[in-house]
Amino acid sequence: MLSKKTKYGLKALTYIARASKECPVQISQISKSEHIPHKFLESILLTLRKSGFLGSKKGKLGGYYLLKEPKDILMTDVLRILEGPIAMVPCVSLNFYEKCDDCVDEHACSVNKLMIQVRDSTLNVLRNNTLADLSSVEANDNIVK
Amino acid sequence: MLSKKTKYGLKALTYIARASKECPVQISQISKSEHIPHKFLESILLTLRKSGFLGSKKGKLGGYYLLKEPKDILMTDVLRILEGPIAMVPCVSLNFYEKCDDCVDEHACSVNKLMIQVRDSTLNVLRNNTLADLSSVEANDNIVK
DNA sequence: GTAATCCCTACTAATCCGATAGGATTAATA
DNA sequence: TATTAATCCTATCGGATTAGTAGGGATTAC
Repeated sequence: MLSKKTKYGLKALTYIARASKECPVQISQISKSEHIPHKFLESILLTLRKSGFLGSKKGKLGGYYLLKEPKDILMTDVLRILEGPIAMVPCVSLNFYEKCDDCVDEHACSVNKLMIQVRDSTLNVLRNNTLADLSSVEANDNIVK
Repeated sequence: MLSKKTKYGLKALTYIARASKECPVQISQISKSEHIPHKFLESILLTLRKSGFLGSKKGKLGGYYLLKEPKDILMTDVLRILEGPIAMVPCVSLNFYEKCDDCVDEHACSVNKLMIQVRDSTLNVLRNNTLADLSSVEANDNIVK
């Protein structure tokens, strides 16, 4: 399950990407428009800033803005920051690897075998989606039947 | 993240599939071999039985056995019972659909758009894996480099 | 009858998640 | 300079979920 944190974070990034580049976007603006609790969103944008996706401007007329072009913001990177590992089990995670305590031989494990496939197919999708893809409006039409 | 319940459940099913078909497999046998807490495994096998994957025999020399051929046990079905929805957000779930409370228009939602793709690629993997694939020993070799 | 096994319900400790509180800091502007 | 509006930061909290345990009941081979 995707956490609300990640979901809100993605929505916020999309919102910022769509907004004019002239002035920074405020938390309260996103919060109202996307129906995200203000304080919660605040903490999410803080992590996104600390991990280098967003820049911020303090004080009156302050807000957040993208530090990179939307097309250069990969979903793999965003998801790893907000949600953590993409793999469903630590023993197949590329960035957050951990050995199972119950497994003797990882390569003989049936769960491992299956979850490697799931991981790879998920990675394939996430690597081929950037913030630009998320924030483009028309691209959704070929999915809706 | 895959829950331990699901992980243990998959391992147990694999174990049973690999075991001889003559006599039922006991909880304690699986528990020892796979390093799964006995009582926890008991509750997992109970759900697998109640959902029609396993049959059981009570009393001495009792245990669990598969009700179908391994090749007819799809990972999609097992995962949905043990883990719940395969989709990462309820609003793109086929079997556990729920509307988001924060989304006004689902089809305009960037998260929705992305998660449909993730769901489909995951489903594609899970639909193409049966218990027979998990329990075959040699098939892993082409993955390990 | 006894031992081994599954069946069932309830409980618990720990962790995580979603959200909030409250103030500190910074900057525009009147 | 005072005011206002924004981000920054740390701490906290209740509820839900997870992982696992307890304890006894029912069933069956021997």
